[in-house]
Amino acid sequence: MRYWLMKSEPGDCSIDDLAGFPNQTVDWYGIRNYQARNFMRDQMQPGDLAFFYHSNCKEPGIVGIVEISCHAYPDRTQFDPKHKYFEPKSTLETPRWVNVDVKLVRKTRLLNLKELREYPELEHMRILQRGNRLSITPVDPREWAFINGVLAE
DNA sequence: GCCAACGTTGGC
DNA sequence: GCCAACGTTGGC
Repeated sequence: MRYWLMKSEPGDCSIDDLAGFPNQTVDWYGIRNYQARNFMRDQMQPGDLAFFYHSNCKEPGIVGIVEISCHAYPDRTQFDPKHKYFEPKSTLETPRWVNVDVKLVRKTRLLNLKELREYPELEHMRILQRGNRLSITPVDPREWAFINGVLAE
């Protein structure tokens, strides 16, 4: 079992949007970065847990916990010529992009980026490294436990 | 296979 | 809205 952090722009899909979806589940489509794709395709398993992180917004930070609810499968948006995530190089036989589905476990308080940076225990988190842009990153089990401890205070 | 140009991300 | 950092593209 692995732990992850997944970024979402709240303008696209916020934690409250997710909470209102049927079955509180959403397909994580639109990932167009090979590293992030490979994490989903090669490493994510149903039952893995992830922090849901609001990015590119007024108050970036962790806002909830989600569960990976299925194995990776082809991203439907890559086949739709009218979609902004259309991928002309993909065919049904050789899809380039995949996604998993995630299901809300619970909302948390906002644990914002500034606070995350204050804990020495988290200084090696991928999300906190200079120049980090990857929208899906692994989280070390110790970091996962530490953050859960902070959220439980 | 190099690398300049370009596009995107995301905090501020 | 700015801009540093990074990923991708494509000519050579």
